[in-house]
Amino acid sequence: MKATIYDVAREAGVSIATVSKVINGKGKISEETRGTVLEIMARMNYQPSVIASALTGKKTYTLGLLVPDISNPFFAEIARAIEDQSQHYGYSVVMCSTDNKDKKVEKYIALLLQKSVDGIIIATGIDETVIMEQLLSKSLPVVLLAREMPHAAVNTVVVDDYVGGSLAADHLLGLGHKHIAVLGENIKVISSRERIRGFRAKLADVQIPMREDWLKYCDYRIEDGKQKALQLLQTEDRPTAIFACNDMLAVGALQAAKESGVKVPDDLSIVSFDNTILAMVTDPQLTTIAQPMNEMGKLAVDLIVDELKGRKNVKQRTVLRPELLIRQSTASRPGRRLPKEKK
Amino acid sequence: MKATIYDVAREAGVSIATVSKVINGKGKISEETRGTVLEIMARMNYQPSVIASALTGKKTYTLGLLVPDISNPFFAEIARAIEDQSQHYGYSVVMCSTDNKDKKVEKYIALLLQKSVDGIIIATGIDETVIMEQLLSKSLPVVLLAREMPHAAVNTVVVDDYVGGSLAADHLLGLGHKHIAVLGENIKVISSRERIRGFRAKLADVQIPMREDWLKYCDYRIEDGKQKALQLLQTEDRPTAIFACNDMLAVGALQAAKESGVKVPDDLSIVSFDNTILAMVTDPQLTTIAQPMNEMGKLAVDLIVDELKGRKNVKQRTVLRPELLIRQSTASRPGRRLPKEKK
DNA sequence: TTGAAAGCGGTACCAG
DNA sequence: CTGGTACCGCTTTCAA
Repeated sequence: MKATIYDVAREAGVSIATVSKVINGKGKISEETRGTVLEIMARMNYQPSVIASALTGKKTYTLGLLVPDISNPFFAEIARAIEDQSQHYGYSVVMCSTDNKDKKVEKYIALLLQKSVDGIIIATGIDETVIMEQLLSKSLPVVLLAREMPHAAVNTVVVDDYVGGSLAADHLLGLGHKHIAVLGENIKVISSRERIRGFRAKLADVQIPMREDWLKYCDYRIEDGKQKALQLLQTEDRPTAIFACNDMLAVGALQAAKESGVKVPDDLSIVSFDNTILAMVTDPQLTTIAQPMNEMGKLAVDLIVDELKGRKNVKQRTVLRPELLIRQSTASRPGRRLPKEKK
Repeated sequence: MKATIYDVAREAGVSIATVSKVINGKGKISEETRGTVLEIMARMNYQPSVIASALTGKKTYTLGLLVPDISNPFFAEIARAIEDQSQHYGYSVVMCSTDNKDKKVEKYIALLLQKSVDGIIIATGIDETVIMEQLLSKSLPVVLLAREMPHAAVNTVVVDDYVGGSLAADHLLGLGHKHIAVLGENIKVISSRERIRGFRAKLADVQIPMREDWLKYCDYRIEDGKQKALQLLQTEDRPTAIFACNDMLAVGALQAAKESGVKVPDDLSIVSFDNTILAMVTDPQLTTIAQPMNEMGKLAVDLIVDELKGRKNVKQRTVLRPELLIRQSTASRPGRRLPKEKK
C-alpha cells in the first residue's frame, strides 16, 4: 500500500532512525545521506503517517471545534476563520455541531479526546461544572470563543457585548428613539444578557426606562424572532425601534414588520448584532453591531497553538471591541421634527 | 495521564488481550471477567485511543470534507447534514475550505491522507486528471458531492441540474415571461452549465430563443451578481425575468433591481437555485429551485460508510430531483393582460 | 554520523 | 475462556 519509513530506509540503504531524523530535521546527518533520503522520499511519494507519529507522543495536528450549528452563518463564518488560521499552522479542524445540547457536547468531547486532538475551541453553550472541569484537568489546551465562563481558568476570546449593547443604544438614542424594544436570545446565554445590560444602561443614562414587557427572549430561529416581534408590533402603542441580539432575530423582526405593514426604517428602526452575511442580504440591509469574526477565530487558534508550543502558560481573556455598522435599517424616530403625535 | 489498556488490565488482574476483547466484543469472555473489566474501565474513566487502534490497521473514524468555502451558506448547510450523518455512524469530519484553488485542494488532500482519514467527500471544484487519479488509486472511498466527473469511476451524488433548469424555465414561461436573462456561475462549473442547458431547452421548446447577451457568467460573490444584473437592468430593453444559478447571485440581482428602481416581482421576476437560508431572508423571499441538501449530505456519507463496510463496491451515481419552491420573487409578466406595450 | 532497540496503545493470532 | 506476543509506523535515547 502506502510507503512506510521502512520502505524508504531500505531503498536508501540507511536505518529508519536516520530517515526519521531527516524528516524532522533533528540530529546530525551528513548532507550526503540527507540528500539521498530526501530524494528517495520524493521518488516514492512518501508521506509520514501522522497517526503513527502521534502515537509516539507527538501531536495529532488536529483541533476540535464545538459550535451550536455549523449551518448558522455566524458560526460558519467563525469556522472559516478558524480553519484558515489552523491550516496556516498545519492543523486540521474537526467540526462538531452540538445544538447546544449537553448530551451532544459530552459525546463530542469524549470523541475528540479519544482521537487525541491537540486542542479544543469551544464556541457552544456548555454545562460549566461537569464537563469543563474534566476537560481542563486533562491539561489539554482549550479556548472559549464567544462564550464566557467567569469562574474557570480558561483562555477566552469574546467581543465586548456590554459595549456592543451600548453602541446600539447610543445609535438609536441619537436618532431620537425613545420607545425601544429588545429581542434577546435565550436568557441563559450570557453574551445576550450582557448586550442587553449595556443597552439598558445607556437608556438609563438618559432616563429612558426600558419597558420590561418589551424585552422578549427568543430561541434561535428566525421564526421565533418574527413571532415575538409580531407581538411587539401589533399593538396600538408600539416601539419605534427594536434592538435584536443577533442577525437571525433581526430578520424575524424585519419579516414581522413587513407582515404588520410597518415600514423599516421609516416607521421602525432595527439594530442587530453580529454582522453575518444575513445582514447584507435583507432589504433594507441591517444596521448592526459587527463582531470581528475573523480576528476572533484567528486569536482562538493562536491561543491554542501558543499553548501547545509551550510559550504563554498564563490564561488570558481577550476582549475585542465590536463596531457599529450603519446600514439601512435605522432612521430618525418617526415624526421627530413634527409636534408630538400622541397626547 | 490518561488511562491505557495496560492500566485497566493490571487493575482488573487480566491481560490486555482480554481487555481488548471486551472492548470490541470479540472472542469468548466469561460474563464474570467481562463484568469486572467493564466496571474497572468505567471507574478509571478509560477511553481507548483511536490513534493506537488506527495504527493497528483499523479505521480512524474520520472523514474529510472538501468544500469551496464553509462560510458559504450552501456548503455550510451541506456540511451540517454530513456532520450529522457521520456522527450517527461514529465518524468525525474534518472540514477543508479550498476556495476552489487547485493548490489548496492538493495540500488538503495530502494532509487528509497523512492523517489516514477513512474517506473523502469532495464538494469542491477539482482538477480532474492530476489529483483524482492519485486519490482513486489509493483505494480510499471517495464521493463527489454536487460535482461531476463524467469520466472517473467514482461515487457521485448530485441534483439533476438539467431538470432544475427546466423547472425554472417552466415556471417563468407559465407566468408569461418571454424576455428572460440568466446569471450563471463561472463557465467552468458543470452544474451551472447544466442548469442553463435545461433552462435553454425549455425556452427552445416554445420557440423563445435565449439572447446570448443576456447570459452573464459571474464569480461567486453577491457583488458580482449585482454588477452583472445592473448591466441587464439599466437598458431600455430589459428582461422581465432573471434566472440566477444560485441564491447568492439572486441576491445580487435583487439588489440591482432595487438600485435600478425595478420592482420585484412586479416589474421583474427572479428565480434562484439552491434554497439556502438566504432565499428566506431576502425581501421578497426568493422563488427557488431547492436542492435537497440534507439528503445529499446523508447519501454521501452513506456511500462512504457502505464502501468502508465492504458492501456495495460498484460505483454509483445518484441523481436527486430538485424542486420548485414558489415564494415571492416571481409573478406574472408585467402587462400580461394588457395590450402589447411596446411596438 | 549512524543504527539498534525500546516503546507508544492497541489488535489479533495462536497456544494453552 | 484467557494470555503471550508479534506487529502497526514512527520517535528517541544510547552506543558504536
